[in-house]
Amino acid sequence: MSSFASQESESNSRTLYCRKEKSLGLLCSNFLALYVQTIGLDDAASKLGVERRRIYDVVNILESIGVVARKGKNQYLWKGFGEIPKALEKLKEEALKQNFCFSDCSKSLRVLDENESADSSYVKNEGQDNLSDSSKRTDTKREKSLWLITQNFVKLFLCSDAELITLDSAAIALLGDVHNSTAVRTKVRRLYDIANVFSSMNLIEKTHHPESRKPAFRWLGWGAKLHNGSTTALELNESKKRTFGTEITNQNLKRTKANSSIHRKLNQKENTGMHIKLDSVEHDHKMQQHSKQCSKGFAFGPFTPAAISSGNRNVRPIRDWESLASIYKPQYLNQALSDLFAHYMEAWNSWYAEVARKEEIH
DNA sequence: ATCTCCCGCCAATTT
DNA sequence: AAATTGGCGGGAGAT
Repeated sequence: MSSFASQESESNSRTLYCRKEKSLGLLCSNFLALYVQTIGLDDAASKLGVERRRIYDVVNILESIGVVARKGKNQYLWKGFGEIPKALEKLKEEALKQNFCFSDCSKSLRVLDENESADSSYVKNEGQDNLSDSSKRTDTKREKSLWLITQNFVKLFLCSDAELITLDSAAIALLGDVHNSTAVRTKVRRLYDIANVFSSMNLIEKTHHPESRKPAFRWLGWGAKLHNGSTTALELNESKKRTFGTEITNQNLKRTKANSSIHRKLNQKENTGMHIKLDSVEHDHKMQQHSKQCSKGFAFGPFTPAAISSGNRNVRPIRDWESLASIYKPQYLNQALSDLFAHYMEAWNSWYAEVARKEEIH
């Protein structure tokens, strides 16, 4: 990438470069590209106040969608949401190449199996398949489960005709064996994990089956534009529980039954130094009510930016977070929300806008 | 009771 | 051996 030939041979080599390449701006860009996007696992863990283990979960899922990439021990690279479309395309191709089918999932959890040749081939890797030389040390990853499950989960949506998928059906589909309750249960746990991060990115949305009361997910995809292609809204969804961005620094707040959500919030407020209005608790309340109203679709809740408050029915929440973060300064309806938004933004920023700092000696 | 899914033990992999 | 990674499933909160 960088050739410092000129350094060695003093200044007699200036015929090689043009002024433009010396631009500080360019230097800066490269510098940033080189370091700014580095995500340190420990750093992220401490900043977010979670166990390191959890970071692995998030990162693995994001990696399967191309949003981040493993850079090396303890560090990942932030590739950006822009990678998603490409990743999805690739996944779709793969899915089609394999006959990745999936037929609905109403009540009759059919997995479309009919002993076709390649069906459960990707579920379990087959150790000694080293035909000739195939893949040497490339990425014959050790059955990256979460990573694999995530991709397969996406493939289900991409190749399914059914627009609503149940985690149970997905689990069964991704599993070869349908009658292993424990296996399915574990798989479902993982799918819940994945579904949660996907939901936070609005890649999918949770709903319910028409009659089946059963919870199911709908694929939203990436890149939905609003009227006349202007990207706007960024809804800070998640009404009630587990609101993304609200629990930053939830250090040592183990799951205990003696913790009401209120206490949790107060607690957080204390050991984060960030201000979460006390009345945000009340907002949660309102949000819940509001959510109830919004029949099935997405519940914007009071977070709906003024810009689209009068939006029409099928306006999909947009998520161009990156640009929104720096360009769009939503004008929320009240102070409290603005504060929360700020908090949210900071939380998000700490995720990738972390400049290379104290780093492992090498 | 059923649905969610957090937590962290500890095995597999890397360093 | 020590440090990283990350399966896995118990069981605590939500509904």
